[in-house]
Amino acid sequence: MAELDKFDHRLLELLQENARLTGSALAQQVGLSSAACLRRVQRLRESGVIERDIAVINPRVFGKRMTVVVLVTLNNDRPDRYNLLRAELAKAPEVVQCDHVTGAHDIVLRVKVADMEDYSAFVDRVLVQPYIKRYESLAVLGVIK
Amino acid sequence: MAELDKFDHRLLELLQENARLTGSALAQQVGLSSAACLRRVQRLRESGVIERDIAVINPRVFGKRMTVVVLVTLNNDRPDRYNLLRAELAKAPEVVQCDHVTGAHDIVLRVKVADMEDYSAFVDRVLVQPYIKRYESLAVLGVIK
DNA sequence: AATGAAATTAAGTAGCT
DNA sequence: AGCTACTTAATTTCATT
Repeated sequence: MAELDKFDHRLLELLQENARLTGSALAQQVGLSSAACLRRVQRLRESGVIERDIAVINPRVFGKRMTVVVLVTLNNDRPDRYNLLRAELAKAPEVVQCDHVTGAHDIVLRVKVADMEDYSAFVDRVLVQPYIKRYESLAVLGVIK
Repeated sequence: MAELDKFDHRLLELLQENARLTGSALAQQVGLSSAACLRRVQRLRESGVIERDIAVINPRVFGKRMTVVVLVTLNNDRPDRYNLLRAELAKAPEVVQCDHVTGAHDIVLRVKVADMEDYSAFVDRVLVQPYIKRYESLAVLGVIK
């Protein structure tokens, strides 16, 4: 990954907020020509600095109105199952984020579901298994950021 | 928010993965003309179904190589401070996600920093305050999803 | 090696059936 | 909705630093 100068950093800052800014809009804000900006952005994409561009969809649209953070504790006597579980969690559509963490818990999930019934079905299908010792569900009351 | 048919749902699915798909690329995959797709996407943006488009930047670029999930417990004797804290957390650049949750903890943060020193500075600046009773830091060892 | 200006190509928008 | 014409943006070319 090549070195990034202040122009690249500014472009990334702007596109991180709004990926639909046009070349001339970028040009105004970074002080280069439209062509120069777009050339840089193209390089940033090709080199993987910009990993991808995504549309942020209002979560209610898919009826996923409920978010739950789940703290998962594993049975440390079955380390062989870890990769299998990883794959299962990554595959589950309800799981929008999944981190392996240090501390008393092993995995933190962010789960989006329609309602409690939906969440309950997710728990039964994915979380209730011998390799998972314990899980703690924290329902998200409000997204602060 | 108007009703969405299966075409809209398909468009949203596609754009959620890759917001740079062109009209004709969308047309191929949903089975409508390019113009029809783009008209629909335009409506989806205007109506707020698509909230915004963002570039996903490789986190190493800004030197933020470390992710920490923080479980925050508040002092319930100072409810007046809650809105102030919300604002502080939303403003802190290290905080990339912040949820108000049910259960033993009150807030779950997702924090991105360069290193432990950086994290320590964040803790001192933002988390060490009378209104926060306790916080538990879970360092992210690996992102599964 | 990278820029800006200009020309080319492609994409998005609007009007009409 | 589709088709077509129009408009705007992105890409490439090229001369310049």
